[in-house]
Amino acid sequence: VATSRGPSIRAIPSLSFSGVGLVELLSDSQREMLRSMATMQQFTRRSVIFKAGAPADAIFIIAEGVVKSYRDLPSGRRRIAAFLFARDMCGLAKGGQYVNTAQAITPVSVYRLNVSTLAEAFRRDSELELRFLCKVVHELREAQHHTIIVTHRRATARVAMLLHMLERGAEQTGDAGVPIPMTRSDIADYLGLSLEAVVRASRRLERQGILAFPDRHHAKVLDRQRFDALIHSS
Amino acid sequence: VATSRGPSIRAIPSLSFSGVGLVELLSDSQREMLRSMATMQQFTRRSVIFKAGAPADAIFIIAEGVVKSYRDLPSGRRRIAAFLFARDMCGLAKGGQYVNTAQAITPVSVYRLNVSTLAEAFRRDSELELRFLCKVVHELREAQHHTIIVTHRRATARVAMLLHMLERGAEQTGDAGVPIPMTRSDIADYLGLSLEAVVRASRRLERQGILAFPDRHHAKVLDRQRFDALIHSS
DNA sequence: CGATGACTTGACTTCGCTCAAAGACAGTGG
DNA sequence: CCACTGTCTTTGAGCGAAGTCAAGTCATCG
Repeated sequence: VATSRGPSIRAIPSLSFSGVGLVELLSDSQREMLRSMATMQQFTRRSVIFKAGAPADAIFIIAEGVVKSYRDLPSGRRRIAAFLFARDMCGLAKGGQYVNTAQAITPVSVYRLNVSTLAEAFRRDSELELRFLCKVVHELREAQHHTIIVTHRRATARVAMLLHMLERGAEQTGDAGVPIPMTRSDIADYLGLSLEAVVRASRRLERQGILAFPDRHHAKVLDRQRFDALIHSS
Repeated sequence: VATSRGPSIRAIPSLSFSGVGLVELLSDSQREMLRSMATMQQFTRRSVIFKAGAPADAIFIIAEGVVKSYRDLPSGRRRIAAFLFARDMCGLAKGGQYVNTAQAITPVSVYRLNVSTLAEAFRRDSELELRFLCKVVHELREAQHHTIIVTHRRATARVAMLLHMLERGAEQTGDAGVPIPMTRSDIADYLGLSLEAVVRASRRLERQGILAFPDRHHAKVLDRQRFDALIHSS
């Protein structure tokens, strides 16, 4: 598979005027170089990749699996900042510490890159650095989009937007529809809703014939028109 | 003043273990170099610096003044992604187009940096590129924080958090308290509230003796204890 | 097959939104 | 200097949607 050639990161470039879709940012030789610098790690479902507050000595590139990046607030609430998939990066730091906790939702394998080694590589290859800059800019746009999603009042619209994200990120859509790897509770923490509100919104979308949930971990779009209307109703 | 030495950008570094506060990212020689590459521009209150969707041929570093970066949604609602101050950067792009509109809230002066010129400079000076990477990472953290703010249910807490941001960013606090350069409506668009909710929350904070609003564009913290409690109640 | 975690549903409360109207402020031109 | 005018702000009343609490049901795994 693609991962055998080394770490891969994907983003929509800020500048390139040709093609606005997701593209591979790294050249084959850059991936080869990064692979030689990286160590691979495996994580089982639910295991923590790094904890908020721990010394941030590495960044991670996901080779396989799904990860949630979250912060637990003093109130006991949990806010999920992002769901991360293969070819995404994680390990956002501030003053030498991770700001979020990263936890595996499915079995996960990652490339672990030591930050000082990476900084050294940037010094030698400014083109490589530009690719990472591009990826971070991409994540910044995603974070702004996340803010727009959670400021939407209607729970149905928020749920639809999440499913839209999953649909776009999915490698392939099976006959059962889009896979939903995370729990309803995770979705609630991501969308800034209560668990019950997520359930009720899902049911409403189903009742309205816009979506079907064949099982808890799959969703299928039945009425594309109204689905898109919800997403762009922001 | 500081601006006479050329553009300046400020951020909390991701990695440096010493000092977690905002620091100047650019060396004097880097600022000098950027100044030679940049053109200065002035904008009056309310004028648009760039429009969402326009070709993104430059990024901007704010020398003086306050800017709002926003997106108008199909519903007619406006979402402000960020308020930007002196030493902040703007000009986030996707596929060669600006994703947000930037508009001056006060009289503003900016350094305009052509992106291809800047990319060229990155190729020659990978250390400079690292500083910009650091700034973008900083903005990413800010965007995540913004998401946390807007997912808080209580309007009073959201307003308190905005005032906290203004307080931290303020150059100096006058005797009237923290300056609030933007309108209530801007605050509402940033916090994901209605204009009325912002007003009512402000009044409630005033009635509870936590804050005072000597005039519409200043706020003073009266009860620091309860103010901090609100902010960390997330 | 029992236990644990995930999900679903209902009843009630709360908070912010909408609509509507009035009050304060700043810049402009007489 | 002051009235004028549009913008910005404040306040009120009623409604609706999500939150909370509580009581289940489903499924997954030992």
